[in-house]
Amino acid sequence: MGGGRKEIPLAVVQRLPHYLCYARERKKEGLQYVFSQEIARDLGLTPSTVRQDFTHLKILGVAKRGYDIDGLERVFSHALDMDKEKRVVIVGAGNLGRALALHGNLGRYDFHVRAIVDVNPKVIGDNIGNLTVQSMECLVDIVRDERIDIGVIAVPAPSAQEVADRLIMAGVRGILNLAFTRVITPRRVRSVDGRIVSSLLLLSCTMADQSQSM
Amino acid sequence: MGGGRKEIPLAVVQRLPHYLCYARERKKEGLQYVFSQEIARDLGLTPSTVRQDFTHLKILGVAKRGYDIDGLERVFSHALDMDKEKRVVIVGAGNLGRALALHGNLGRYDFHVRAIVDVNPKVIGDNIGNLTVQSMECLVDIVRDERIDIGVIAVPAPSAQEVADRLIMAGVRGILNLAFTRVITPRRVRSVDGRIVSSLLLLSCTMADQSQSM
DNA sequence: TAGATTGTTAATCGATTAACAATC
DNA sequence: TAGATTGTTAATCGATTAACAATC
Repeated sequence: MGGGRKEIPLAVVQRLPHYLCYARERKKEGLQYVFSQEIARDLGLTPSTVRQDFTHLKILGVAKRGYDIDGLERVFSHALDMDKEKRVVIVGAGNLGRALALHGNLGRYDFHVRAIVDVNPKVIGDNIGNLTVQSMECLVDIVRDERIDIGVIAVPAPSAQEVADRLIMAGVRGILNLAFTRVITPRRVRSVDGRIVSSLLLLSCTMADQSQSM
Repeated sequence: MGGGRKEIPLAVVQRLPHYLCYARERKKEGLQYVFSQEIARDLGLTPSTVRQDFTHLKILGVAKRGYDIDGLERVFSHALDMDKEKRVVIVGAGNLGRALALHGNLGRYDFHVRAIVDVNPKVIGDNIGNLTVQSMECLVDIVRDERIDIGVIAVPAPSAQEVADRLIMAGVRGILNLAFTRVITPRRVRSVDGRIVSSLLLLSCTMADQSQSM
C-alpha cells in the first residue's frame, strides 16, 4: 500500500527537473505537442528512455501527435511536489546568498524565500529585494514562525557545518548546501550539495576524455 | 590502445570529487590511513562499492590497516586531471560571479580564474579580488591570450544562451552554466549545469518521500 | 595464531535500449 | 490506406552488492 508516487525510479526523478524546464521552454515557444523523439534529441536521451519514463509517470500521448505540453507540465510539477509551497531561509547574505535571493527565480518553482540571515553585524539590516537581513540569532524563531521547510547554506566552507547544525536544531526538514564542503546531517534531514567545484571537476575531467578521443 | 584512464566507469568518476574532498578532510584531521568501511559510512556508500571503485583506480590498500590517505589524494587528483592547470573566465560580474571569484576556493582545485567580464558598463572596471571586470567585447581576445579552457556562465537566464554562443565562438572547450536555464552547445564543447533550482527540486521531492515513509 | 580487512570474482539489481504490436 | 508514433514487453547493459580466498 505505497503512497502512489513513491515507486518512480530514482533515475526518472532526477530527470524530472529537466523535463519540467523543457516543457516550459517549448510552451513559451507556443508549441502544443511534442514527440518523444524531439524531447530525446534536445535533452540528450533516447526516445525509448523518454517513453519509458513517461510510462512511470502515467503520461499518455497520442500516436503521430505526441504529448500535450500543458499536460506534461502539470504532471512534472505534481511529481516534483510543486503543488506544495516550500518555505526557504537563506543563511549567509554574501554574494552567493544575495544572488540566490535576487535572481534565483525560485518563485517560478514555488520556493518562497521568507528570510535571509547572517552573523556579520555589518550586513544585518541590509535590504535584499523585499527582505531585510536578520541576525543569525533569530534563526530558531524564524524557522518556527515562518514554518520554514528548507535552509540554504550560503556561507564560507569553514562555517558550513555549524550552520547546518543550527538549521537542524531549528527544525528544517531539508538543507541545500552551497558551501564548497560536505555537511553531515541526521537521516531525518535531507541534504543536497550544490557544489560548484564538483561540477567544475567533472567538467574538466570529461573535457580531457574528449581531447583523448580526437 | 586506449588512453589508460579512459576506462573508469562514469559512476566512479562522479564519485571522485567526493572521494577527493573526503581524503583532504581526513588528512587535515591528521589521519594517515582509512578503512573502506569508514569511507563508505561517511559518504553513504557500501564498503564493497568503495573497494570496487578503488580497484578501477588501481588503488591498493593493506589488510587491517586500510588505505594511505596521501596516496588516495594523489590518485584522485590525478584521475580528475588536476595535474593540468585549468584556466577559467567568468562571464557576469553580478553577485554570483563575484561569489565564485572571491570565495569559490577554485585555486584549491587548480582552477585559475584569469578574467571576469560583464556587459554592464557600470561594473566594468570594478575590482574583484585581484581582477578587474572587463568588457564583454574583450572575450575573444581574453580566451585566446589567456588560453582559457573553461567559461563560467553567471548571468541571468535570458542571456545565458547568448553568452554560451559567444564563449563557444571564442574557443573555450568547456562551459559551466550557473544560469537557471539550459544552454545548448556543440558536441565538442562540454557543458555542465550547476543548476541550483534542480537541486532544490530534488531536495524537496525527496523530503516528501521521507514524510510519506514515517 | 585469530580476527579483520583487502582485492576480486560472481550474483543481483536497476536502468537503458531495442523491438514490435496497437493506434492514430 | 500507408506511414509514423505510441505504450509496453523483453533483452541488454552497467552498476552495486555479496561472498570469500588471500593477506596482514
